[in-house]
Amino acid sequence: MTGKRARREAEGDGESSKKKIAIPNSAKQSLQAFDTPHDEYGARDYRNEVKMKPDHKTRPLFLTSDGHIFLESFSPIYKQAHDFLIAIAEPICRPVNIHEYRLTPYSLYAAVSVGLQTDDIVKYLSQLSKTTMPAGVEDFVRLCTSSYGKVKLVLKHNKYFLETAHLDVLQCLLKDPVLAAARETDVGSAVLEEKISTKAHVFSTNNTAITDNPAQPAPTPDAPDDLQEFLDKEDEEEEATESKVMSFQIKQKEIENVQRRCIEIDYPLLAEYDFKNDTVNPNVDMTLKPTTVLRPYQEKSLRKMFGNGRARSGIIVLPCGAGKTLVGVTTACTVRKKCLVLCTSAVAVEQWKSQFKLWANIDDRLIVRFTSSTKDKPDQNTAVAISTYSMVSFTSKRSYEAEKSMEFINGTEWGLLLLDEVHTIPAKQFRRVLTEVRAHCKLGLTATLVREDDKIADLNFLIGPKLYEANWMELQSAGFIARVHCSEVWCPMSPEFYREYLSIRSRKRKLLYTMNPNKFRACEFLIKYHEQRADKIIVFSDNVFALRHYAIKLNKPFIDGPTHQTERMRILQNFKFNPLLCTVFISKVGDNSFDLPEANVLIQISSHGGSRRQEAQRLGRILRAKKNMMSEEYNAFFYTLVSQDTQEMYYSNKRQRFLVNQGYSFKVINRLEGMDQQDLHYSTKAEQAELLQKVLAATDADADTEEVPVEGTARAKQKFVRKHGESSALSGGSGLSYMEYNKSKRKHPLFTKFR
DNA sequence: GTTGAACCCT
DNA sequence: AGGACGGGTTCAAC
Repeated sequence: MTGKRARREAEGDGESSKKKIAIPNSAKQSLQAFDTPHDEYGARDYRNEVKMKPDHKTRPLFLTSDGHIFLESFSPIYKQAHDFLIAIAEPICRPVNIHEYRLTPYSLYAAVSVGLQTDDIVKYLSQLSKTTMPAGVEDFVRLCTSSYGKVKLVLKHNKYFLETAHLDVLQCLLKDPVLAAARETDVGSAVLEEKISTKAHVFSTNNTAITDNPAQPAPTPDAPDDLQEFLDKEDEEEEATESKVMSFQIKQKEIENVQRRCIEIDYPLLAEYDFKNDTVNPNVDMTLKPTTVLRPYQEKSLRKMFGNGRARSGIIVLPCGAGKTLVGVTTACTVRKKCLVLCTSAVAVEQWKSQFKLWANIDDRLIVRFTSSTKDKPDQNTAVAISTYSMVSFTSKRSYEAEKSMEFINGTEWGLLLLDEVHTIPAKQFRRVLTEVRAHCKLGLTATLVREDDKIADLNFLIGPKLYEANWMELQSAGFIARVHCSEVWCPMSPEFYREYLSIRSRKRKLLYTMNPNKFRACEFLIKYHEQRADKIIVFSDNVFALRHYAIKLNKPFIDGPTHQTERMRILQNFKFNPLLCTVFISKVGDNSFDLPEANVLIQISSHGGSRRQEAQRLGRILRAKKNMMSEEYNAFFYTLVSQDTQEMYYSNKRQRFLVNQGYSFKVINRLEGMDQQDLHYSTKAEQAELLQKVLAATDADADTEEVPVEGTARAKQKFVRKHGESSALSGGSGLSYMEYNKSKRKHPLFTKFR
């Protein structure tokens, strides 16, 4: 069932990306030409398309003529087959037994970028397949890959050039109207020719960080000969060649258009940085500490990036808590050129700095930070600059200091641009940083390569192909991330709340299903249950009204947007070290803005619509390695509380799709055992009625916005009224306003220790 | 277009 | 000097 859901999803994604990019027409035909009849249920019958090989049992793949690939995860050569597939195809759904992948122009682009050759892809696919090659697949691979890798984007003396060794390709590029328009026509920008020699590199670093250890298990004895060839293959070195390259300069402003256009005309740009031979930009003094050890999957992802001795631009996808930052730091220490790190928040900036100091030998003074509050002074020796997307893409008037910082960032020729949470780059303002900042190569890091809009495919030309994507379930069974039990707790709406829910239109409904007293009780019960087990619990609520109400009623601290930095730190420190404080409530701020201390239980009471990214990000909060990692037992718990028969059910389903595709399963809990025996809030009709009134009062205040005469914009009016409505509603009920709660907290026994 | 919330500036 | 506050702007969901 989950598979079907996942499939629908994947096909949807595929379609939207098809619209965005031009698939080679001929390739499109080759996949569609084979129009197999479907049965009456719409299922497709592949039986007549291909023949099973006699020794199919030893081969792990099914290929279909529409580019889908199914991999048996119990195959003895699963591991090698998986490594191969992850390089050439897009993982779509990876539940327990059969994993589904799909060949797309992008995935093949990525395959070529990491050094795979067309013939090898075809050969290995055919060897691994249980059946003869379906028609179309080979053509598709050939058509998609033949032209790839022929054009490079290079940065020379802080200017961008398109470079190719093929005269026909050059002519094709120059003839293209978009590229012609993007060409720099100033003096000295004629087509340049020069001789270069491409030397083979066996990749190695000056310390232990990344070494090529294929570590292939012993071949399976009964594997057919041709399969043996696949198993024996080593990462092949590129042969030394000497060739003539031609290049022409393009305008900085047009860089995004150029990259997009090149993908459209099937010459995706290869952005590789030959940092070892770059003598123009001096090396900077930073190396990994000898004590820094990478996990196997981190090494694997780095080998994709540095496989041919150069740094390739692209994206590495690792689950939260799996050590993305270390991958970034290692990259910087391998390239050893000036490095710019961009992240989403000021807190992340601090984290990156401390991680650089943790993993690498680097002088403190070589790292500078640019945020609204901290602006370190850069100088000639600056090796690493860390800033936020909003800082760099800020459009309004900048402060003097910020102006200076930006001059530095835009004027520097960066060796490496590290993009944390790279899925945010397609946003209109954020992507602008790519046309302003000049870097030899770009590495994007993220845990969740999804967006609810259709802009995720843009990353292919904005940054580069996806170089590596980890399998969450594999990391889980290897003990690198926690084993999470995911459940969806269905809370029936109380009749009174449901009546209002049905009668009220629009967004007021959201508050009703979030404030559903049965949901509150479920939440309270779960908190009590896990506190008894001495678990650490984080409760997420996007709705700030609900957040505050739940937290105050249950006498727990909460953090939301207006909570000030010092206050946040104090609460989090308490949560981390004070055994008496086991539960915190956190709003959307927790999604990006800080590294939450270790927790192993997560309860969601309201969330941001159907955001798959948010769901995954939140799950990530409890993935960080903890005790009992190697045990088969669950050591982390993820609950989503859903009010039954409301919109929430739909959203919840939608949100889970990303995680389901990663192999997670969600257990539906209809009834929490032992909840009736507990002494919980809102057990009486009277209390529930009071709560309902409070909710209605709050929404009324929202609804009455227009009637309140306030100077300024409509926006300002709403803001004012909303605050007023909330605080009065809160103080009316619990006797505590937000401010009063803060004050009283000083006397609270939980808060005495770490003040 | 709308909404809630976060970040940068003063 | 540094934090508090409001204004302006942006983002990500619908």
